Amino acid sequence: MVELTRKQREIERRTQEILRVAKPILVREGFHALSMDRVAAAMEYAKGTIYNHFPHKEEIVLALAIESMALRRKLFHAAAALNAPNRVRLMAIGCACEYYTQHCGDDFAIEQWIRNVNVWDKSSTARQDLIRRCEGECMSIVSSVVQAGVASNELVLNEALTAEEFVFGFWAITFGSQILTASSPSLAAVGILDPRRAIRIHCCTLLNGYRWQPILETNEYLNRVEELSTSIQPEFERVRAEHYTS
Amino acid sequence: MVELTRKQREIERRTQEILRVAKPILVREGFHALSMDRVAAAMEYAKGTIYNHFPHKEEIVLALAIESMALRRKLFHAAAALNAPNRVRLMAIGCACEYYTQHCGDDFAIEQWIRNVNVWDKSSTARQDLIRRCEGECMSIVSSVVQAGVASNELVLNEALTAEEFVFGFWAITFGSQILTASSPSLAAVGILDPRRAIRIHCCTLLNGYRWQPILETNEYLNRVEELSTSIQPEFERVRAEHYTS
DNA sequence: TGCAATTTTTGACGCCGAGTCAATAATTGA
DNA sequence: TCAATTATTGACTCGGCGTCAAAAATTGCA
Repeated sequence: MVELTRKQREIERRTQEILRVAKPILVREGFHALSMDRVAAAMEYAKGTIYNHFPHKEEIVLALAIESMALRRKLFHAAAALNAPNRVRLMAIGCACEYYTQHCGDDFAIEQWIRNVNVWDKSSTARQDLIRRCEGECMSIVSSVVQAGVASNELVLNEALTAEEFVFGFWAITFGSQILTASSPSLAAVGILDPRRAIRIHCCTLLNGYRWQPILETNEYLNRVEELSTSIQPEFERVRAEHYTS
Repeated sequence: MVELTRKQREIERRTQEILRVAKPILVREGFHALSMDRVAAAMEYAKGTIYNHFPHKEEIVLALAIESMALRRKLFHAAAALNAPNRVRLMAIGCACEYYTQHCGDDFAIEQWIRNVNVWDKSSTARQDLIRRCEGECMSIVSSVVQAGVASNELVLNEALTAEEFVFGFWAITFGSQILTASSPSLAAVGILDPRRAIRIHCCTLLNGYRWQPILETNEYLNRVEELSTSIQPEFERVRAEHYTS
């Protein structure tokens, strides 16, 4: 298993090459523009050869999404590793989300494609499982921060909510705002000029609502997040650079 | 303008017929399954005739979305019309969202298609404007409830947030959770068995966090929402039935 | 090295759907 | 009644998906 023949390594290299070629097409021109013919032409191989690597383009999309989600997981991991109070670590994960959508926009866009039923249903269970695993790992990074908060009595989670359900709220509000920001036809027209700031305020209020210590007043929180975001960014850059050179 | 010739009425009727035929195909089999040939065959017309009504299938999707969003707007309107404290009216709008996703699932699914860049960019500005308008109207229904809350001193919105930005938080968390519930591969696996309940709790905590009076304790809130949801459902049913018979 | 067996690559092919458009049919109105 | 206008038709081109038999390359064995 560890030892691969020269041929196998070559095939593996070419699989990566296919993904490298497919990614910008998918991201910049959409799913319909990503055709096997086009990938084949760009790589100067026959179409049949591409089909030897992936049974259809949906599988390429899943393969790309797996890479993208791995990057997200690494960013979450880096954020959670911060040596800081648990509430600040959760804020850092929020910063990771913001960083991911803003600076890894291609990956964020790719992640959304797997929510398309046609793409999902057509894909192999092997890759579906990898996706589920990766999503589960992201969740467990965040929920372990919440559990640490509970363990240290900064946060009291009564019987109403598990740590995962607690995380789900932040997941929903962050994810929802990012999708709406990216795709809502009328956000600006309707007076929401700085959605990121609005969501930061909502997250702060929600954390305060759960009385996660230390309670922070809105402006104080905004300043702290801004500082945190700036200070942790180099680490995110490092993680991202390392991810892309592997 | 008001007087239509027999011919014009006939054409209008057929446009509706196309939408009626296209809707279940789009919802149940996806965008790729919705082909002009198939719609034409189902209606026993030639393909060219369908193209006289819609320049491409993306435009059909937008036309469907406009109808779906009109239904949403009517539900929001009905919820906001409730004779109750403002915070309860906001909860009723939340119930309308839940009702819409659960009982008008086809319409909810259709709304999501317009977030696809390819669909959106290909469509006519006329229909894009209608969509934007409808989204704006939904927003203004909700934000006027918030403004009523502010006006009656139940809610204090400091300079940090406009009513629209306040609404955006609830929009994001509701929308985000509904999309995640519908499309996340691992929600159940990760321990989120009742996402709706979790989001209700989060919304309650967020409202409490903003100190919108009357403050409600979680279980009290859950009971109230449940009652409210049950009591307002007949009204929603009425609105929905009336929408579908026009 | 030579050669047969195996694996990989190739691209032509069949099929399907988008969108066009010239020919045909239906309608209008004078 | 009939010429002008408008609507309908479906054959056609184009391009993408996925297949598969033939060709090429590689492997392993004598």
